[in-house]
Amino acid sequence: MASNSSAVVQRKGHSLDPGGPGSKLQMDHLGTSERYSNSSRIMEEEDEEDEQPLRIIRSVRRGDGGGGSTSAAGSSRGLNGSASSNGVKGGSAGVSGRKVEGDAGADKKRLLGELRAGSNVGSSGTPVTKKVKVGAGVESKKKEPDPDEDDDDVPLAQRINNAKKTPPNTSTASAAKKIQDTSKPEKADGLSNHSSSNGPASPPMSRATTPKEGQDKKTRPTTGNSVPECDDSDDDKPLSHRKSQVGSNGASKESKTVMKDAKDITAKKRPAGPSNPTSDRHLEKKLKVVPTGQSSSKPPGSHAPKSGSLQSPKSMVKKEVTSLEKGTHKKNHEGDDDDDDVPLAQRITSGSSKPAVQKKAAKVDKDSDGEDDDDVPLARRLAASTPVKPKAVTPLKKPLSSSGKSATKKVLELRKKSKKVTNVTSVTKKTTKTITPRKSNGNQVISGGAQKWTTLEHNGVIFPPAYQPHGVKMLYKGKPVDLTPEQEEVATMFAVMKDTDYATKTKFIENFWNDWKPILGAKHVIRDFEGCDFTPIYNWHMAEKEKKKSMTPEEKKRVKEEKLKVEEKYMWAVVDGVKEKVGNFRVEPPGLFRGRGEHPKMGKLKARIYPEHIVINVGEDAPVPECPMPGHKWKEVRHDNTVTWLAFWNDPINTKEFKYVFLAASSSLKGQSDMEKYEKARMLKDYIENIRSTYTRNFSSSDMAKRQIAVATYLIDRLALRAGNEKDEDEADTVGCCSLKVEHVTTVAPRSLQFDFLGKDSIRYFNTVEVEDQVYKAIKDFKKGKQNGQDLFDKLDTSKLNAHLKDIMPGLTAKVFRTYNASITLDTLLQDTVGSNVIEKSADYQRANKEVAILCNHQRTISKSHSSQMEKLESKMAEAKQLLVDLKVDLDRARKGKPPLTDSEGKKRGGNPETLQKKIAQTEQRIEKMALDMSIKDDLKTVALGTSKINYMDPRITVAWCKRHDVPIEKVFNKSLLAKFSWAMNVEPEYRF
DNA sequence: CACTTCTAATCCGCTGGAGACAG
DNA sequence: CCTGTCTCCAGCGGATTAGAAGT
Repeated sequence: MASNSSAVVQRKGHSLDPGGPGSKLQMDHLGTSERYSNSSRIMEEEDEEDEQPLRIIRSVRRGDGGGGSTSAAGSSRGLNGSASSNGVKGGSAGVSGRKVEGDAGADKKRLLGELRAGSNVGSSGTPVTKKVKVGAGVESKKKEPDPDEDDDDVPLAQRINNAKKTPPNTSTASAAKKIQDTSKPEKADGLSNHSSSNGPASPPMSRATTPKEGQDKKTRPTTGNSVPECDDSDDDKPLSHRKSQVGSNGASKESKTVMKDAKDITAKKRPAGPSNPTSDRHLEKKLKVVPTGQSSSKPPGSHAPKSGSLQSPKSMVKKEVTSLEKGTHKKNHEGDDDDDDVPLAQRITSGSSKPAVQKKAAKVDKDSDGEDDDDVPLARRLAASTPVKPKAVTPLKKPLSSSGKSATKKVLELRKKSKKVTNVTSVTKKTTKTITPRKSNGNQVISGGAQKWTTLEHNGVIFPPAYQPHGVKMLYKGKPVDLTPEQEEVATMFAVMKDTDYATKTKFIENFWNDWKPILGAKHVIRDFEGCDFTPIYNWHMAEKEKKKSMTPEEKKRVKEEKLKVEEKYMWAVVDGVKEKVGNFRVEPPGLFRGRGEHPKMGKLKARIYPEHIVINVGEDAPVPECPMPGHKWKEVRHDNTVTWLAFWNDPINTKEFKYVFLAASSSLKGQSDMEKYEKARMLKDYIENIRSTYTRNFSSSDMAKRQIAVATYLIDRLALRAGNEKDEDEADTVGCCSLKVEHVTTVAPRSLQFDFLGKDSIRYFNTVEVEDQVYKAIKDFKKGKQNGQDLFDKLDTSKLNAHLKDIMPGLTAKVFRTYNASITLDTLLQDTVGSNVIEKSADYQRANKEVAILCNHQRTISKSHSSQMEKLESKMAEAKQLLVDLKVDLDRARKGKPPLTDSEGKKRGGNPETLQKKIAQTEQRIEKMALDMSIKDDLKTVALGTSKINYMDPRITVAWCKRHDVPIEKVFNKSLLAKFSWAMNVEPEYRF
């Protein structure tokens, strides 16, 4: 039993290291209890009552089916190869810029979102790069047959910038420029109105153009208006291109302008756009303006479930807990997962549910001033503005923090009590980390501390099953070969990957052969790789797969249940008395290493891991997990409560690295660090102006190191680049800001920079951005006298950069800028929500989410079936439209008493006017929905929204937005996200990042 | 070292079309 | 014969997992 409260960890004030374990911020303002609602709930009673106070709204959708059981076959990837992946990720080429500007008339169609709108259709062609993922592993694949893929090459990054881009007005030369800042829409108004229906239907936005994707060209049977097309131009391009490129062809600009209303939208939004890091300023303005109704400063606790009422402690506890944890609560019991029927959304929404009306207020403001700023280069603006710290900005926070505390304490206490209730072991809840208040002046006290938990119990890890020889003989020079099980196992690993790109890569084959050869032994019949034919094994594998697939549902279910039964005990850990889900409790199965991109180690044998390789971390008083493999034992058992891992082993591929077993994302330990991450990013808000003015000042510093830091910081801030650590020879050749090489950045007169490099995971970052003159000049200087292959920032590395950043703000590192810019962008863009119903609002959200994804360069490959799917939709749309026309004719005739016409198949149509009218309405609705679906689909074909949602956008922004707009949270967060972000569910509707 | 971030692969429920059948 | 309803099933896409790659 232990220490209850003590569990709390304190952290010292040291600086936080970003990644570092110890770093934690304090979360002052969070509303207390709410914080950790997550995970764990011990099972005990989960009363359904939890319903908590709030729930009101209707629940939404179907029950997420959710697979409660997580398990799933974990087939080792190694074995199932399948999938042909294609490499191409990016979108098509074309350049487009997003056009800004809006015509007044625009309706709010924004549905489609600015994205589409923004995109310019007309842009003229542009560079087309082909594989997006260049170096990536994929690359070699010859182009996929699939048409879609090929084209899109334009990187995400580009698109981003466009957002800002050129002003409508400027026709001229500006066009030539690429990107940025310049533009701003003039008219704000157009936008604001929204028609009721909006969006969806309005396909009007015609996308005039033809689809860019090369292949697509397939006939699009139907109508022209399918919304989707227009954007294509943009969309096809790699994200990065989208925004920035605007100007690439001057002509296009203008034309674009004309395009759809979307522009307006864009315009509006634009200011906030990802590309403008400065958006926060707007924010500030807005904040001031704000709110009608609810005062922003509600005490944190206010939303909390009415625990206030007096009740027996126990009951109180329960309530608090439940309401907070709600979603997850029940989960603990395995079975329960599914049950959380209570939609979080309800709870959430209910709390606040006020119509969102207010939103717009701010808008105007924004448009007018905000926009202006945009034209001004960021730096300049900054410079102009006072260098002073903007603390004022965050009015909301402060109040919260103070009040929040006490509440928090309460909660904590409650929790402790609750613990007792549950008899789960002793322990206390860890929840209690202490929270230090943030000082009002912006200096925050950073709490830190090493202790992460007080008690920790778990069952260790589960190992993949031993290899089962199949006995299928591969061929060597046409003849069947006998292999020992060990040899066969490795051969099978390779055989199974036949239809992946890896199978054709020289490096992969070479590494595989080098690792397999010794297993075969010097005297083996197989002397070389060339004579090997793995087809028989491959066929066997495919047959097995087929067999598995064709099992009856009952069999599948049985298998699944059996697996679950075996794994169940490994799925949970008890941390400070609370049952928490474990993240990956399965040891990675042996296989061939699948490095991304042109990884030098791809194809190497990833050996099987045994207990002797594994170090277990468990509470001192807890039982040591039993070693599941008879006759083996753990390498070591530790009791280190300063770390959160439950186990780790050395990565067999990169022996210097480790693989860890952590708690799941929904655990409170993770939730807490997640929150701290966002709090740190929010803290940056108070320093950002100062930082910007500082680096702007140093653009022309005579000290080269200083200059490089200034420029690098600028790039990280503006473009959300990653830090760019140094990498070893045996790692993929990818870069980030600090590791950019001379050839990765090209200066484009008069003052633009073109970035083209492979970033994390070998995802291409291709973007052209207009920068301040000083930056442009500085980059030229940095390149001077250097050859390709040399570091652009030779006086800089990530540790120097981060050290510098830490001097400015405690705990600040390069990656914080990504979180900050992503969240502030989302927050700002969401202020422009104009949708009139849930569907439209969700579309608005997606649009904002998309901007963030573009900013972060989160790409995804266009699905192979994308174009055919779009065609199908289009033809359906055409059919529906024709039907509409026919129905109207019929209605007309019916009213005049004329007999109905016959349809194309000779059948009589018709009916009475009422029926017809009803059908017409239905059809119209269907068309609207289709148009919206199509546009969204097309819009998102190259953008992955998930990553930013999971890692970069403060969930409280989303939750608050849902509350303000009465959108059920389930519309934007799936079950996993709801669990992961349970700590954010109780924010007040007025929360601003 | 420890932990976060990311894309690809895989899983799995939902949607909607086809066919059978009833009214 | 026509229309509506229900079941079955394939395909689509969102949800999850895996595990690589960053910080």
